[in-house]
Amino acid sequence: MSKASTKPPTSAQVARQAGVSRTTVSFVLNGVKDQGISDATRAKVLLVAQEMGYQPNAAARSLASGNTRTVALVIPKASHLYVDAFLAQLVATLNEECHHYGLKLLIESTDDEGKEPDSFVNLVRGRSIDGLIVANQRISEHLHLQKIQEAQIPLVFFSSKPNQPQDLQSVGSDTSLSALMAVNHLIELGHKEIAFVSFAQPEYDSLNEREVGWRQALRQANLPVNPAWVEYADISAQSGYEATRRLLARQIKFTALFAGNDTIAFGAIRALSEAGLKIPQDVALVGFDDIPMAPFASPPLTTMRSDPVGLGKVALQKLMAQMHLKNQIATQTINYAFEPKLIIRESCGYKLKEQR
Amino acid sequence: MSKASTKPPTSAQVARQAGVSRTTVSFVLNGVKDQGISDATRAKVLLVAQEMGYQPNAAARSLASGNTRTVALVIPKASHLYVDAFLAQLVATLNEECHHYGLKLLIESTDDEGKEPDSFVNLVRGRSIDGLIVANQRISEHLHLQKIQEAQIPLVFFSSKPNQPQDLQSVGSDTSLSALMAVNHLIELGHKEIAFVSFAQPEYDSLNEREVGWRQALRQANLPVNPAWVEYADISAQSGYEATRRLLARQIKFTALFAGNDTIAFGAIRALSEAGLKIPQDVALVGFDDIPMAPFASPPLTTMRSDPVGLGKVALQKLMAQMHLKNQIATQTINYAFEPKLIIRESCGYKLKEQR
DNA sequence: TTATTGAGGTAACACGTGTTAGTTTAAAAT
DNA sequence: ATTTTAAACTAACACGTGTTACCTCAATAA
Repeated sequence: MSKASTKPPTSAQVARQAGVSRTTVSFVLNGVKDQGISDATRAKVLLVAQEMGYQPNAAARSLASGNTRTVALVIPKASHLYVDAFLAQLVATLNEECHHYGLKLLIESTDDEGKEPDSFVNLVRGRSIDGLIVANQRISEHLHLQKIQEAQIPLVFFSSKPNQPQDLQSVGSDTSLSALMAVNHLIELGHKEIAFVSFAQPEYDSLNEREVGWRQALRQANLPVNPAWVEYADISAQSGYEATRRLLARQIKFTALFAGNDTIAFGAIRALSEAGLKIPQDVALVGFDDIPMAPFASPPLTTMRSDPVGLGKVALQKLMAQMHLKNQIATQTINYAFEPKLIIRESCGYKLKEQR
Repeated sequence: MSKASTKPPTSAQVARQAGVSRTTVSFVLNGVKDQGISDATRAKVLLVAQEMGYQPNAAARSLASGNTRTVALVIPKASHLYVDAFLAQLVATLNEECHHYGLKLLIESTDDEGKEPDSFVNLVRGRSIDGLIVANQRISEHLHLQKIQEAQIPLVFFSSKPNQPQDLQSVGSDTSLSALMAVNHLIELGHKEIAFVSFAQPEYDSLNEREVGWRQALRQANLPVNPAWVEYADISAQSGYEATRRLLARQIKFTALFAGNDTIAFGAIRALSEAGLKIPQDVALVGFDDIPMAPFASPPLTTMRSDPVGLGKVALQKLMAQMHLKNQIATQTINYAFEPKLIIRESCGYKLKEQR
């Protein structure tokens, strides 16, 4: 109570207080076995540590042990966090999961103002992190990934192609298949002119797969693929609105619209409404991701469910397997089999049709 | 090229390569002045460090210097990140700002499954962080905050009351005033029965202020305050939907609704629509926060703009002032004067009235 | 009595950087 | 010729923990 700045206790102080050596404290706290520590001593040390509010100095521990118990998630842009609900869900899940395993999570963005795109490489170099998860990579960043892989740094990246469970390098479900299913649903409802608004510029990797799926669906149904039916937005609802307006400005007929994700769909809804078009009567709409807000669109959005929670969990499991952590849990059961699933609400017009 | 796992270079290796001492390397890289280092040597060291891809070991640096260049943001629950766009914007802003100043950001939640509510205190004890920013605190957590303040740890928390610029402990604008302005707008449009759906249970601190503002506005206009006009939701749009349904189930007349935030408003819109009520003709609606999605509600949402970006930046500035960092920038100009502003769109009915 | 075992202690080094104290060398100023 | 100064150097400690090697002491087993 005398000093103003009370420095936290060290393991040496805990040792003295408990009447044991610092070595013993270290063994007890790290659960090292086969060192012949009696239950009484173990209990005593734990008790004293608790009483003193001892918390090992993270830096010292990291320096001595060589690992940081910290993981980074690399995303393209921090601001995507509040326009892309899928990403927000992923971040929240990873944050929760990391905490659950005693890991810390850093979020690194590659495209923020004044940042070099390889800034996350410095985290690796500076031994700030033990591994990283890369989401929504752009094609231009593949080089960096390759460098990291070559440096033997634990790495998991999101892929838009289906992965084998034993593949520790990537996670993902079959995006193009999902997109195909979404568009097929529209085709089954009788639509023949189906437009597509992508959620990002073509430089992003995983979007191509959605466009591919859209194209495949039309091809398989022997429907024409009109290049004028495609527009590119830029993540936000606002950009989805603008992209849809560009689409409408072309005066090309389409009776259905496949939105690259749900956020874009919200923008599209407004653009269509302003143009006096009714959803789904004049234009049927299907989104992608099933974000929490999707049921609250007007009309409620039919959308392909994606699984940020499941993907995030598996990504971390795979990363931990590469990190061969000590307190690792059940890495042998890494398996991800997400069934793409269409959530039918009202924007596609299916329920309208059913009622008749 | 021989070894598989190439360890990153140390400052000693850089020193050897540059033909100088390790001390000199340290001085150059940390920009220590008055040590008499010639420009030539300085340039040489920087060049060699760059060539070797040298990045100081974060743990060693932290251990030696005593600071971590890491900051934590404490939020109630990780999952709020994808239902509360205000929070998402705050996180994104802080993340970006932290990177800009060479800081790392950890996100700590207090209410996730199986977590002790004081887990963030351990970060402080373990010297994992240099300071923390607390958002959306609950009343029950004030004790922890007090402990931290007493321990002289740099701390900034979000307050719902207006703050003086020189107050380094908290940031915030006048929430109750903002709420009052929002409700006043409805009163000016002629509404006398105005319901309120809060965005969270009363245990949260900053929400009371919104309720207070709502009540004040009604009082000032000599309008009755019916307790049956209040419902409590739980952050998500879904909970806003359910709360609004509970409100409607009471069969008590109200012609306008003030939603505790925009996400809740999305839920309310659906509940009202399902009840056959038109917005704004039957029920006028005003939200809070002006999230990016607000313009894409149906109808577009009239809402009080809040300022997560500004708040986040100021919070970090105040925190950095407390941390007295070396490469600190312009701490003397910390000043936050955010004008509460009503963004009038269509859900309040103002534009409808104007047209007539 | 003598080996063995369990339970612990002591001492020491390693991890990589910040930082201080004292020293050296060459060039410049007096 | 001597002093001063700039620009380095070396040596050393500190930071707190993980980890290993070796020693001690009592109790037990052979």
